[in-house]
Amino acid sequence: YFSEKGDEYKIEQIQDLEDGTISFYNQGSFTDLCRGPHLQSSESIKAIKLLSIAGAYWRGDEKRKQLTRVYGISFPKKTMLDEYLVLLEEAKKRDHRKIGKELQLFTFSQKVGQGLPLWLPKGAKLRERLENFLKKVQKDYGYEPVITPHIGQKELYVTSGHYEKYGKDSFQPIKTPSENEEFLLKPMNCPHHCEIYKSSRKTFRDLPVRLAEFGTVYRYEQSGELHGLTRVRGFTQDDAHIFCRPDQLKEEFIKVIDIVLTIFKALSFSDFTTQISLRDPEDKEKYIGSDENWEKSEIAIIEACDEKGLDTFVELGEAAFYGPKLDFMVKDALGREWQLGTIQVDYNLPERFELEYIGSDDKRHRPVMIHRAPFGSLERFVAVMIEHTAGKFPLWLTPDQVVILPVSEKYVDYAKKVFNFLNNSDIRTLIDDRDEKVGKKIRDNELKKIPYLLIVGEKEVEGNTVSIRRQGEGDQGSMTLEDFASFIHKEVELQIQL
RNA sequence: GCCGAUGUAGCUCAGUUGGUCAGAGCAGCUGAUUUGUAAUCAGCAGGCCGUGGGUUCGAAUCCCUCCAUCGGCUCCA
Repeated sequence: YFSEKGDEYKIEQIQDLEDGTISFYNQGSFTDLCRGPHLQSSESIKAIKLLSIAGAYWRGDEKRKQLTRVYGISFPKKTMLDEYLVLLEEAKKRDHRKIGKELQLFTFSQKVGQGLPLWLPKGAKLRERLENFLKKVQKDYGYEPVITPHIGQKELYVTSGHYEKYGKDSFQPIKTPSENEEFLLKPMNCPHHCEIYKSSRKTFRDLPVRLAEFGTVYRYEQSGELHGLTRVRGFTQDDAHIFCRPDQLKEEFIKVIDIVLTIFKALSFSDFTTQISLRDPEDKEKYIGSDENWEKSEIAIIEACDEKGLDTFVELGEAAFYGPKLDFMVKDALGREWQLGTIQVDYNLPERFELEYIGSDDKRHRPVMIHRAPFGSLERFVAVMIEHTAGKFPLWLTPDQVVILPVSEKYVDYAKKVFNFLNNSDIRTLIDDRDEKVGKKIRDNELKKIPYLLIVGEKEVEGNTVSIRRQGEGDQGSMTLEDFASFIHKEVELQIQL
């Protein structure tokens, strides 16, 4: 049938079918090779809209021909289609690239290069607050901060195995002029941390060693893959490596899950999925390390997730080349999935770097390594955070917490007094003293997503109060200055309470 | 990297088949106004139409190169 039709693609599919049963489905005059089912009838297809077209490799293989895929959607009613299109428009408004520009958080420059984000002052401070928050959590969990350089000798990555796996496809080595040494921009922090581990002798009593660093790394991502802040060529991981005894592995893994969940909770991230990424059993050559170690680490992850009662799903073939991992996945405004937090068990690097500790038996043993990054990268985390909150960050994190709007020029002096008081109380405050009507100032500052707008005029001056307007929620009545300050402090405390 | 699309003032966008096509709104600046919970009025200023070539008497407009962005694919240590 398909030969007569001249449909070479269907023929190829049929040739690869193994089960021996081939079914056809009909829809009017349209006959298709399909496992089924098709629609019962086409009557529910009433409102149709073609959304986009895109290239797609035949059978997902980039070495094969690329076909044009047409994307469209249909609904049984026109009104439903219209609603959907409105929803789509709304989702686009939450795009972190748009909001990031509007709120002056970050930018890109053609001259600096693609995929290399530039953090603007407001974005940098927001990021700093996230870092400090995590540093505090990690301190409580026994992590020790370390700092490592942005480059490392090529040999470092030959030892780690990364050079063999990614060397030719990655940024090329930097060569020193006279000694002809070769350095690579670091694409990950683990090899550096392994060398820190090795810098002193460890005994079983020293473990676990938990080394943490906000490490900026550079990866040569394919140009077509770059996407706002979610996929970039230079980014900062909230990285840490835990070196522990095999008997500590599960406990340590569980503690890391706790950190991730703590952070997600503090940031009201409830909408995530957890994915266990295992090795593809059909294609073991893709991975390094012994079968025994792979099995041990895969079991450790699965057991840890069971013990924490995580609702996980397993993906075969999604593991890193050196070990299985547990990923926390979150969707962006348009429903695209991104990996945020990641926890990975690794038996390979300790072996390649010949890491050791002296056991209670006075013999040399090999530690196990856990790679973990609760945010994944600060870039991606901020991006997803923007899309989830539509730029309305929690009070403790948001760049500007309060803006004071004097009703007219006459009240600017009082506004300044309020400004000084709040700033001295560590509340990030602005004044909008432009020569505009209050309505205009309210509108502009609402659009800037500043959580609290304080309107001050004659009444407020008299009572030494401020009139409070909560972003998106309208007038909230008035309060004295002192009450307002402690009200803000309380809200912040509640939010970052662990 | 691949397929397709896009690139005009700080931002969002108009510019019909190449011929007063350098335009608007917002933002900015200046002035007037002194404002009470989502846009006061008027004036002014802003652009090598992404880059480099080409076609043409004439290019924002047509062709090619490169750069960047967007939607997918592939990839994601």
